[in-house]
Amino acid sequence: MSATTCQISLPPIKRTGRKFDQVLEGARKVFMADGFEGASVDDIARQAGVSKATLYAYFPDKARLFSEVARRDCDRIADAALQSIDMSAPVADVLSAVATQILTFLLTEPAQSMFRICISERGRFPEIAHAYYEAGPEMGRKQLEEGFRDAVARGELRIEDYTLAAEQFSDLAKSRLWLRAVFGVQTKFSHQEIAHVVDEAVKTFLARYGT
Amino acid sequence: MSATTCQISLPPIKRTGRKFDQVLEGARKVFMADGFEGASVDDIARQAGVSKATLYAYFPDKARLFSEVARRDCDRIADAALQSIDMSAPVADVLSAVATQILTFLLTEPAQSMFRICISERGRFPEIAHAYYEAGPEMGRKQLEEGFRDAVARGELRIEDYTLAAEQFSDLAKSRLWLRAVFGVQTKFSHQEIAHVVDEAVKTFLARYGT
DNA sequence: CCGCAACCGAACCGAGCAGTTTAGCCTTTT
DNA sequence: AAAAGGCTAAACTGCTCGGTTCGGTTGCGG
Repeated sequence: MSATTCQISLPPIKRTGRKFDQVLEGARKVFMADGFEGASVDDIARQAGVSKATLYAYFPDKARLFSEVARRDCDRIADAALQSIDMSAPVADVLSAVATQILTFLLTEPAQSMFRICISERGRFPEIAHAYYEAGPEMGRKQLEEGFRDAVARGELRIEDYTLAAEQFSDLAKSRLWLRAVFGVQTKFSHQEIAHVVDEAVKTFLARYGT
Repeated sequence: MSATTCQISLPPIKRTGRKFDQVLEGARKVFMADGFEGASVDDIARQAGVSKATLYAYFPDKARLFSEVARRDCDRIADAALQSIDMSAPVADVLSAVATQILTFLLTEPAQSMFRICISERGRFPEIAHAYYEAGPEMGRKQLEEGFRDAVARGELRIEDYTLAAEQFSDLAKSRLWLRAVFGVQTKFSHQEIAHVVDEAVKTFLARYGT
């Protein structure tokens, strides 16, 4: 099922022919690695194993190709985030699992690339940053809130401002490591590091919102 | 006093002549607005009110000019962050003040621009992202830690992992608003919003680390 | 076997841009 | 007054890159 969150651009007019997916996949690789300006159409064609003429048979211009790639990635993220959280297990355990999932994903190369692209290309393509924000952080926040409501209903948490609580939780989960990844200060993250950050995040969160 | 943290590049060889600062200032504006690739040297010269020949009399090439601009900005930030925190007032008040200061600064246009530049140009100039991280987040973290140690010594806080506590504090302070600013989802922030986030950040932090 | 459509690759066009050069202007120094 | 040095405007070089065109090839359906 495809999330309906991503309204970036109209479809690229023509998708008949075998090489369509090749083009998109090649473009994705090159765009993620080099950004919009940095990626040359010749590079993309080469990477996709396709001639430039073929590429331009599918997409009217570089910008539309880029938008399509970004749109697909946003949808992919939205779909991935769509399985909701069940708060049936002990709260601390669930929170740990969720925090680990969030942090691990955010440290992933694709997630980092997508973030860089959004920031770098915000001037040229504001819709992409917006769509990514909706599909990623905002979607995640909503799910967290929902889980929190269940837990509060069961008397396991005590929350007034659900939205901010959710944001605080994911910010705590990202603590230290995400910023270091984004700045390129650190690129490898051990399980110990991740586990430690997650553990402390849950402790702090529960100190405030636990019962 | 100039902070010694920023080791990006050697000085630009020649700074005789009146127009030197003009060039740097013009370059700063254009680079911050358009990024490295996006900024054309002609634009910079025009913005600086200077001929291209003059510009190239000072700087050997565009990259060196860019590095110099970034270096200065990093130094500026490092200097600004240099006044330390006195934890003499009631902890909650001090934390509120510090959080407000951090958040307000991070939502500032220059801070946002500098962040965008670091991320966008990480591929070409990794040293800049690194220097900014050192001058900004890392510097701030150290100061926070120091303040925390005082407070712990006076029995007003209870902390095991100072580093992570500091990171958690600044992450809590950024909650929600910073991410929205970075993605361009929101550009104006009311005092109420800021105050609310700060307030909740301090509450959560003290729930965990307060005595 | 014919025809058609997708595809190739390589040449090509035009625009934009980093960096250079030239010819000359203005102000300060000697 | 002449020399020298900082500056300017504008033309120019060389390159990259987005996008187009074209002649030729592959492969598939009838």
